[in-house]
Amino acid sequence: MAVSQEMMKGTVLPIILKLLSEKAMYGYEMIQVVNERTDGVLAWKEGTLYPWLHRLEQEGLVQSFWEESAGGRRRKYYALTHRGAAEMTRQVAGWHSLSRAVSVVLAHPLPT
Amino acid sequence: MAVSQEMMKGTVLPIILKLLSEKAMYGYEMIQVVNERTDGVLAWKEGTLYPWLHRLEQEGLVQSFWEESAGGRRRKYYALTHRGAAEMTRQVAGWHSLSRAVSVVLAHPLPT
DNA sequence: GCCGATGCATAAAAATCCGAGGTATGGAAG
DNA sequence: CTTCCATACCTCGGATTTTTATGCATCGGC
Repeated sequence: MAVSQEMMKGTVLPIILKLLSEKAMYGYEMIQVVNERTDGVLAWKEGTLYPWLHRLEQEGLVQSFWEESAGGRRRKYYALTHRGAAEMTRQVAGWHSLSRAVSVVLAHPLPT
Repeated sequence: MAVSQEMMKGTVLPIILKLLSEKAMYGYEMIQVVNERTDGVLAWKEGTLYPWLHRLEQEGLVQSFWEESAGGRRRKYYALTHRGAAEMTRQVAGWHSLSRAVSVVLAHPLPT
């Protein structure tokens, strides 16, 4: 199995890791960024993202810390750990592999 | 939501429809074809494919018919219906949309 | 003072996948 | 002729995921 089931099921994991590799972010922010960058094609729900973040933290791929925003709201930032960075590389490579594979199948010419 | 949840979760549906748009195929054959075309990146299990085919037939997107192979084995062929062909177009477009969106996010340059 | 946006979180319900198992035939190997 | 592998179909149950819905709290604008 070149591509894990995780990879198959969603694009969530590689994207979370990629975003956090750019800079530390908080959950709400990630949802907005994804929405903006993909013009709404990917519209994450909170109920999807937060459980992922908690799991990733438990697995040691990300670390969290609280911070106070200018307005006074509490924000829980997440940052990649060393292991998380390594996993990010694997996941992104996995996505490209899957993407290529699917594209090949879908682009296959019709007979005659 | 530009992309259905179905689309997010897997690449199975667009691929099934695309394959059947090329020609009528039977389940076992589809598994082999996908495996070959993707060099094993996508390795479908029977437990995944057959339930999908049954569901698609129930929904009227595909039609099945039995045929005897030269060797004498029974094969259940599946073919796209008119509605299935329309859905195929939508699904393939959806995949491209998702693929592009994810690629944009994953390719985003790091800050300075 | 109230409402919408921000911001975190979880619980219940629905959906999905995979592993494992079951049936049956034909052909090759022994 | 018997055994085993590849072909070919199918389904069940557990494990995992996602969504829907909801709850709580704060801030800023009207």
